Amino acid sequence: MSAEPRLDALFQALADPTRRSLLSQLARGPASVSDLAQPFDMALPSLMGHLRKLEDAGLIETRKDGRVRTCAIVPEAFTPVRGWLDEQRALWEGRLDRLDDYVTRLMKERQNGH
Amino acid sequence: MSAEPRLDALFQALADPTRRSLLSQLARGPASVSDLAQPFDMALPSLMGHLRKLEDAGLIETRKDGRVRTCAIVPEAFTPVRGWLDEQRALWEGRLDRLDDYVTRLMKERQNGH
DNA sequence: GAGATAGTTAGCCATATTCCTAACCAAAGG
DNA sequence: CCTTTGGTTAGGAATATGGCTAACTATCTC
Repeated sequence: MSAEPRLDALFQALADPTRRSLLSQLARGPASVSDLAQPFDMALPSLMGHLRKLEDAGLIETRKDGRVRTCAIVPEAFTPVRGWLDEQRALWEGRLDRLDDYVTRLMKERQNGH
Repeated sequence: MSAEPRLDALFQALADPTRRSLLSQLARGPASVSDLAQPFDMALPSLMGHLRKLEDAGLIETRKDGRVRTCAIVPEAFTPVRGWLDEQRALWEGRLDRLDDYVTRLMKERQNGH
């Protein structure tokens, strides 16, 4: 199964400042929808929409207790994002390593050529 | 200056599979627009649009030589993305550390209470 | 200079996204 | 049982996004 759809959802969830703020709040600990809404000048259904998008991406999970819905971050859900970034870093660093190897060999050949 | 607009642009640039594929190609080394376009079944202006978005976000830079535009990745441009992820990890790990401290103190108090 | 190649610009279309208000539902408190 | 509180659903508006085609421009090759 390709990771692409998951990465789509993850990066798309992170592509909005409101959702990143929500995640930062939840990184400090679980919170109710009302608690999360307080710092924002936004209608509740709009904020609920953002939470829904984070949940659909798997970055948070929510639980209803009575009339209160509590949200919590899912730390391991960030792993594919970090993984993709690490892959890119490995790719360009590998390119630098190959260049370094090449230059090192070239220098030795020049020394041996004398 | 807030990092938010930069993070918006960065995450939005990464939120599309075509653009992530382009970045993976460029992580292997610079490439011309034509080279980059080959793996995609997409009209050239559409692909150019994606490259423009990556450039606007600062993730790539491009240079025109004659009729060929060459693109190259900008590795350091990913730093704010990693930084934000590290911040979130520090937040929830800090919460775990505080919990751990709390539990450790609670255990000691119980021992001393006897 | 004509033809080919690489890329650019403009305009359009369909879909997605973000936000709103209004109305409603479920659960708690008095 | 009524009121309050916390959240949910529905529908709409404005904007953004991702793709297309057509036409064009700039550069290279012969």
